[in-house]
Amino acid sequence: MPGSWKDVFHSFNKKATPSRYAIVKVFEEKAKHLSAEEVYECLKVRKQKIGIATVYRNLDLLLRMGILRKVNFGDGKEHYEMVHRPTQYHHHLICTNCGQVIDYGEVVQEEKSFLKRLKEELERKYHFRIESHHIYFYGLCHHCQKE
Amino acid sequence: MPGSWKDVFHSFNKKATPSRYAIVKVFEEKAKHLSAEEVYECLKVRKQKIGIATVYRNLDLLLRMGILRKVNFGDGKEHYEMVHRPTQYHHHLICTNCGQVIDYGEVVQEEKSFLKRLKEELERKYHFRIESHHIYFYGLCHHCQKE
DNA sequence: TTGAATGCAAATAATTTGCACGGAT
DNA sequence: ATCCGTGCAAATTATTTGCATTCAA
Repeated sequence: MPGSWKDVFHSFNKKATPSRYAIVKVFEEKAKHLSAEEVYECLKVRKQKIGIATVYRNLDLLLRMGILRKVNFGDGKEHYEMVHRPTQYHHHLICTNCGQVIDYGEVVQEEKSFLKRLKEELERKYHFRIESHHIYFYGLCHHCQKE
Repeated sequence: MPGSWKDVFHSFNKKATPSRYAIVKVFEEKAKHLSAEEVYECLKVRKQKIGIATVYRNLDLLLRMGILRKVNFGDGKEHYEMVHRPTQYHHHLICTNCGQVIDYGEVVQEEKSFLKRLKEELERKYHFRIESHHIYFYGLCHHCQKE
């Protein structure tokens, strides 16, 4: 396992195991949101010996470590994706008909400044310390509009 | 049942049943997001004879009718809430420690115009027809910050 | 009257847990 | 050597489905 991930796990007083490394590698390589089952299937294809329970336990660990975040598309299962640096954040566009999900980056200039202001306003008003946010847009994808 | 709801169901070619009316009444009165189980428990307290399957079936119906929307707080169950007119929309602030959810309305002036622009940009770029959006903010509530 | 809606129980799907064993430190 | 992490199977939780019965139109 590359030293960097090893160090990350150790910095959280967690052991750097093959299972854990295999999971983060899947997310690094696929670079998209995956359900627990999808991670599990992907690892099976790669001949990585792992149980589904270990996948769930480590997804939860990676969540608590701040390496993954949960996203939910309303399809009955949780999905997970890597947390990117603030400059690389993205949100989701979900087709309510076919379930397709599109990741989009920053498309409008003032997005960051607007969200910063909204965040600060919410923190003051509700005495929260806000750590992240997520925007979901729902509608019909190109294909489903024609039906 | 008040004529208005009766008409709404009929306009969708659906029967106006006591179960359906009881469910919308719960959402009207509680005015907040509820899980299927919470709706069911609430109706039991009110002596409304109903099965949990009927609750799920009608939540789904009300979703398709555009009366309810699904919201997800990452706690393993779906929650539902009434869709309000665009001028009354609100989003959610979720405490990642205790799970508390705060509904917030429009707190920053340019919120609507910003989101309108973002929506239009996304529609053009991805050929979507966007119908709604939802913003979630995550962090620590006042109480959990002190721990 | 008649098909849509319901209640109940059983089925399914997603996720979690208990426990004995194996492996990272 | 020591526990943390793991696999497996069983348990739990959320949601869906099949079917006989009920009831709104």
